[in-house]
Amino acid sequence: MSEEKLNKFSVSEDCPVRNVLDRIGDKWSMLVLLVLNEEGVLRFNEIDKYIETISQRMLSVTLKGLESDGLIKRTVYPVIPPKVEYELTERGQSLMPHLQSLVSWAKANLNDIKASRVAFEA
Amino acid sequence: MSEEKLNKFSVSEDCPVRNVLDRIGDKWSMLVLLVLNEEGVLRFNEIDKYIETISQRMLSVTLKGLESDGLIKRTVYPVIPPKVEYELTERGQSLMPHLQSLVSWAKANLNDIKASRVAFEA
DNA sequence: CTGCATCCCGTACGATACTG
DNA sequence: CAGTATCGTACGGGATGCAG
Repeated sequence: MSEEKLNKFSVSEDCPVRNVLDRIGDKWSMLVLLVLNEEGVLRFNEIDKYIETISQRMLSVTLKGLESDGLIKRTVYPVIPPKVEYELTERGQSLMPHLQSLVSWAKANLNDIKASRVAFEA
Repeated sequence: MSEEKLNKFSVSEDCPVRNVLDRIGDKWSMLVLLVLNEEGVLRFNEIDKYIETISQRMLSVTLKGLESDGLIKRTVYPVIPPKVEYELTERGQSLMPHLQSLVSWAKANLNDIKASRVAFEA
């Protein structure tokens, strides 16, 4: 185990993996990205309907986080009643293939993983 | 927005995405997987050294979680002092390419994302 | 309609000490 | 060496109410 390798993985504050995963690894971000990727442009309430179990508060917080990372774009139309649309940015779109690949793996392995969890309890 | 599409993303208890992401999306699991993928077989204390900032407790908890999902294998040697080795299972290995692809994206976009965050504050 | 403010809770996480 | 036990804390996240 060389010093070089040690440093490669030693986790400091700036670990790139953690920096990204801390964003998309939270409870809702990835789902919002997947929905927007599928549907293109959506309003606040539309996203809310797609992700049934999310609260308004968490949707708001999640959207703000994704916007601050430049993964989604927020467009406000100055009309009454207010209308706000969300869509993926180019950066957000460039992330999607990698997420999709993870989703495929998840779907393919979900049953086996569940079985393992049950077996592990015993 | 058809009913069909709604159901496709409506998040229930069994969402495959969430089921996987809840495991590898926590604070340490992905890092442990990456280290084991790089080094092959490691003992408890070796992993601890690689991931400098993790506590013994969290490493223990994380390893148990990954083992219960069948992503890593734990081998105990009945010797004194005790010796326990950890390594990726086949399932764990099959996940790694997807994680690696995410890591590459993270490294490539880290600086831009950080810049976006700063700009967003203003 | 969009989304912020407030209150509250469970749990993820960390520090320390201890054991086979 | 490889953990477990215990205790505290911080933060994610839900419910509700209010505002522009």
